[in-house]
Amino acid sequence: MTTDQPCLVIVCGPTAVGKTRAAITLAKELNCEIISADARQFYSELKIGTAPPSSSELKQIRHHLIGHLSVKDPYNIGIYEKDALLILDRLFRSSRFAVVVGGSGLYLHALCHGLDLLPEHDQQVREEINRLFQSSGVTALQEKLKVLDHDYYEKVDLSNPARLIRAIEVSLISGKPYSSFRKQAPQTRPFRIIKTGLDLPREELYRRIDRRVDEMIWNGLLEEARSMLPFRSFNALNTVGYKEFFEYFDGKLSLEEAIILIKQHTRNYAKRQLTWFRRDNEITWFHPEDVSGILKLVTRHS
RNA sequence: GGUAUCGUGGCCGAGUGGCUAGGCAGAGGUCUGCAAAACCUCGUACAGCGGUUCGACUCCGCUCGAUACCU
Repeated sequence: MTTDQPCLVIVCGPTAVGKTRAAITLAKELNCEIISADARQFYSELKIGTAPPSSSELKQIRHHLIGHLSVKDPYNIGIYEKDALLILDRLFRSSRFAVVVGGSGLYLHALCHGLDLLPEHDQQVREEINRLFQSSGVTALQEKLKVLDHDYYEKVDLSNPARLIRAIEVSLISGKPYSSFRKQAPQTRPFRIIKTGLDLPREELYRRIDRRVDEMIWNGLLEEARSMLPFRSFNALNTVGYKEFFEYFDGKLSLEEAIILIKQHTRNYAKRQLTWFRRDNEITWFHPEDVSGILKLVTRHS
């Protein structure tokens, strides 16, 4: 199968599986650059706890959308979609290939298939709904949604405040039910997409996670977290490896407990990532060392 | 050796003579602008052996184990 369209190679998988290394090897072979799809590596202050590529790795291959934000910056998936597409457009002018690597499933989805167009986020509306939730709980959200968007009310997970708040927010801002925006029609992109996923036996993955957390501690994660203390209320810091240390600083956890929890929460996260990726049957799975396998797949399809 | 207390699912932990606490871990799942987020589902375990009882995880005895104190 040949085509004159450029080709985007996705490398996804759970945290700590070895995506960064595989992506760099792959990009070298394809002689192309890398875009990150990792919603926490965007933040320049989070250098240790989010395991971004090292400075020597960054020198080997040009990376995009890593450390391009401050934890104080507002950002969301809609902006990410635009940012990434813009960069891709530029990259494809000089290369037939680009690699996107990351573990944020929703972000990869946005990049590959697009999100429905939704009204602009409005901080005031959001805060108003948050206040309602705080004062009157989920039931209040449920009732509000029932009125604003009965269709969505019927199928949404009613015990998940995050979903309810989002739906109410969109409905309120636009004056139309949230579900009326949800076309869920995949966009066509001006490039071909090859999705690959990396995985390891669960035990081995969990061992790698434990080991990597220990390395982060050696490398000064505790101090990095301490320096983020003034920003703990920002969403970017609602992140494994930081929130546990915040509790340690608060005296709610011992250092040992915090470290154990960071490991546990990272494992929980990896499992959720796998749940997300598993249902995407466009993904071809590889061992993290098997970059040549990925290359074969790419040459066969491009 | 003696005395006392205790022994609940991988871990923590409540409890009652009959009505399967709960939390964590683990597994599976949901997912459209906070996503390393948020949320859902899943475990009949009471140390062992006897006895009392219509019925014991809960009462009694013994055995084993743990802990504390005494000698």
